[in-house]
Amino acid sequence: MGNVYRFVEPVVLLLLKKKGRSYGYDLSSDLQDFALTDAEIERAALYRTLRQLEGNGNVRSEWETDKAGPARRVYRLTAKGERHLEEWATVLDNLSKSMARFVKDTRATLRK
Amino acid sequence: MGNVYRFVEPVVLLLLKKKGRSYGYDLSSDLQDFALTDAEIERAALYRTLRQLEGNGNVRSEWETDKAGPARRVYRLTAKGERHLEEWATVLDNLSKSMARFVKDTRATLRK
DNA sequence: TTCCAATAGATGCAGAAATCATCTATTTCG
DNA sequence: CGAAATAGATGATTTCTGCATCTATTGGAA
Repeated sequence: MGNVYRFVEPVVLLLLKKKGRSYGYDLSSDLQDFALTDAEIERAALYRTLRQLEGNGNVRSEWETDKAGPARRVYRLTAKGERHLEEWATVLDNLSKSMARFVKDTRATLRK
Repeated sequence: MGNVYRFVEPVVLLLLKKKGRSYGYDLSSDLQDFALTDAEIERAALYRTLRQLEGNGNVRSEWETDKAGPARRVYRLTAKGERHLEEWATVLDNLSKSMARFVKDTRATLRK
């Protein structure tokens, strides 16, 4: 089960919406709490997802150098990214319902 | 979005449980009706999934040559396959619920 | 002051998986 | 006869994943 299956993208979008602005290393701590599966999300996958989201215009980033420690690439959602999150909500709502139906059907079938 | 994401495996397992016995070409017609997403499931993916399920001992197959038309590789569930379907039901039940929570959270967050 | 751990971002690469086209063969039907 | 439907399958290219590894900055322990 890969990263698509782990739904890294929508979780990152939601976290950014909640936090307003954040950066990879910070996101990686909260990621697991909001994840849709308990499979671990690697940091490598997170960084790649963030750059990919930026490539699609769903987030924007800038370097933050005024804080202590190594420089941080700070991201925030764009308007497009917010719409993208809404779309994800629709997709996942449908998927959730269709899975629930599948489970019900499966259990009924197995009981017979 | 690949075949894992399309959840081809559990759908095939359920169909075989419902039908008792079936073969690739026959399954491919019903597959779309039971699929968890409306992304098309290719026949190539179906055949590969079936052989893979057989490799894992979840289904067994034999050639059926007495019917009209080209020979058919007819599959049925093994006991292991039935347990595997139960496991899938558990996984998808959890996933469905965690998606529902995610959607609720997302919509509440977006509304603010 | 030296060195380790934590923070922060990222890439390289082998192997796995997905996509898309293509192939073979059998049978039915106009 | 030849086209279409049935049936199963593979080859090749691209993409994705998993794991290891790399660079750099800073705080704090020894």
